[in-house]
Amino acid sequence: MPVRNRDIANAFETLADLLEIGEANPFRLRAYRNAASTVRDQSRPIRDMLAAGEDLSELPGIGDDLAGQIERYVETGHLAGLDAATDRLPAGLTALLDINGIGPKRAHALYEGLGITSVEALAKAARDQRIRTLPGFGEKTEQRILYEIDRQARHSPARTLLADAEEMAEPLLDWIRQRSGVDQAAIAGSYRRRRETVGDLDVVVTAGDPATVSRAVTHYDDVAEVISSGETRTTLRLRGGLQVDIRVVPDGAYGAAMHYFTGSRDHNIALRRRAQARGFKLNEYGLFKDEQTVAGDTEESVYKSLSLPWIAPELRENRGEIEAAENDALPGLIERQDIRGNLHTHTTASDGKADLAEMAEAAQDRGWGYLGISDHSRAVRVAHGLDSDRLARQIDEIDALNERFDDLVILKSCEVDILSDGALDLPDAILERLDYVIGAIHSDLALARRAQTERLLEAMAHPLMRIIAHPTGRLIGQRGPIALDLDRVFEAAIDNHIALEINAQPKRLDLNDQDARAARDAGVMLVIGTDAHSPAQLDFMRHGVDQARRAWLSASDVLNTRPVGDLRKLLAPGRSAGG
DNA sequence: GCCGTTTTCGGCCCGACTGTTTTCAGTCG
Repeated sequence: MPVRNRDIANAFETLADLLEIGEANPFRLRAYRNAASTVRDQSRPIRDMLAAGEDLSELPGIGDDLAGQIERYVETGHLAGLDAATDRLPAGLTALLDINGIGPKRAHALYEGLGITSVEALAKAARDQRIRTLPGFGEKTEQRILYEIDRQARHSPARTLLADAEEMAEPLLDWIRQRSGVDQAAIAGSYRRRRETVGDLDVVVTAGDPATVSRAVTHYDDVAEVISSGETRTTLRLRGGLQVDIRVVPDGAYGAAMHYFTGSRDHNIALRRRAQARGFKLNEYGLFKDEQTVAGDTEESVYKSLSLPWIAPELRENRGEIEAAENDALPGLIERQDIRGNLHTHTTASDGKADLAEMAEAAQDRGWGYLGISDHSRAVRVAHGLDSDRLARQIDEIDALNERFDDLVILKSCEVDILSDGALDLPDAILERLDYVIGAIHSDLALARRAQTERLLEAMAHPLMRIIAHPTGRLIGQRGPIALDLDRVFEAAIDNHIALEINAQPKRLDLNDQDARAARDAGVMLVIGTDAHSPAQLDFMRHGVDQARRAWLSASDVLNTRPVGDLRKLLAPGRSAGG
């Protein structure tokens, strides 16, 4: 098994954890963690970069030493430092760090004092009341450990889909805004950065009397548990299991607090360093110079004082946005109102919940100029996929329906299955009657990388192919991506004038942010498709736009921001390469 | 172990809450 980027990142993170338990130089392990984060963030496999002769020490946070370590790891499958560390401390100790309330110091004490090397041994020691015998540990800590182990066993620590988190977050936010004494309230964190999943909710509140408001929020009726509650910070767990951190700051600190709690952590660290280099101190209360407040009431004021333009939350991942801001090279990000239509939807003809007319009216209600109907083809039997005859009838129905609309064009398409050998599931004779063809893989997801890539490239070579839907097939938290050589897929997309989809279903968001960004950088056109199976799902478009923004895309990078006339030209069959 | 708008050496982000303490360490975000 070739070494993947996440193998490298995981190895460095485990090494950092072990060194921290072993009380090594904290700055050295931070360097390992930074390197892990850099490796994890690379859109291309490190092994390919090495094969191409690239110098890893040019990556941020990776110097000559770590570059050498990574190279040897890719060659041998062993990280020498990790082997040495596990000789001194059992690797299982790192599992203790996953328990809330246990950090490196306590893990070390539990190991040294009681020989504990696993969560099971920890639970037994707690039940036997041995933990309270250790210095620095008391009865409450012992009980908390048992509670956290039990909670961890019952609830998977999985992150919550952004769309699911919204259903809990928005009512909570409305409720907080109605509390007396509350001035402003907003949700920050990965929710505001529009990550596809969130670990918890970070709510920023401003109030003249923070302490009163901070205590008041514990009375929200969806609260399952008050984890902590102080003068300015309250941590809750909602009944759905989602953790919520509520920070209450004085009015003038709103911008600084929003910036601080929006993160990401890496973006904040980079910005605080920038502040420090200019003689400032940056925290959640503001930007300070010698105790004097320089900025903080708005985010813009914070960035401006650091000689930067405001950076959109979706970009704040320390993936080059600060350098881009410095060089006045931030992208003009796509907005929801740039979207002029939707090219991937289903009707009752296959597995949708509404018929053609209902979907068309819903599209018109949303102000779109065009709607592409793309039901499944026959291979997807569970979805009642269309054969040639049924698709031919739908084409006639769409022609008739188009007479009824002045401001909306209904486009004829089909989400055609890409069979195992790369052939399409319907004959050319019927596909030629469509406005455009969408290809998608729904079967044989486990093919090896080379075979899967060849299969997709074969389908992309079909002259009628225009869009590849949900290219990697992943389902967030459920199923990983199919194995593909994306660089070759990008090349084929450019050569054959094919757009790659950002599927806007909250569970898919496929391509993901980093792959979509790499696609655009390679010159590929993207398209945001809702894959809607009902009128309500047309509103998933906003999730697709959010993901596109995280991918640094502008409106011009996205096919369905074009007016219908331009779109038809781009989708026209028989477009030749370079045309 | 990395890195440079003060530095090739000497720094490395910063504050809140809890529990076990008698003044603060550990953890978390």
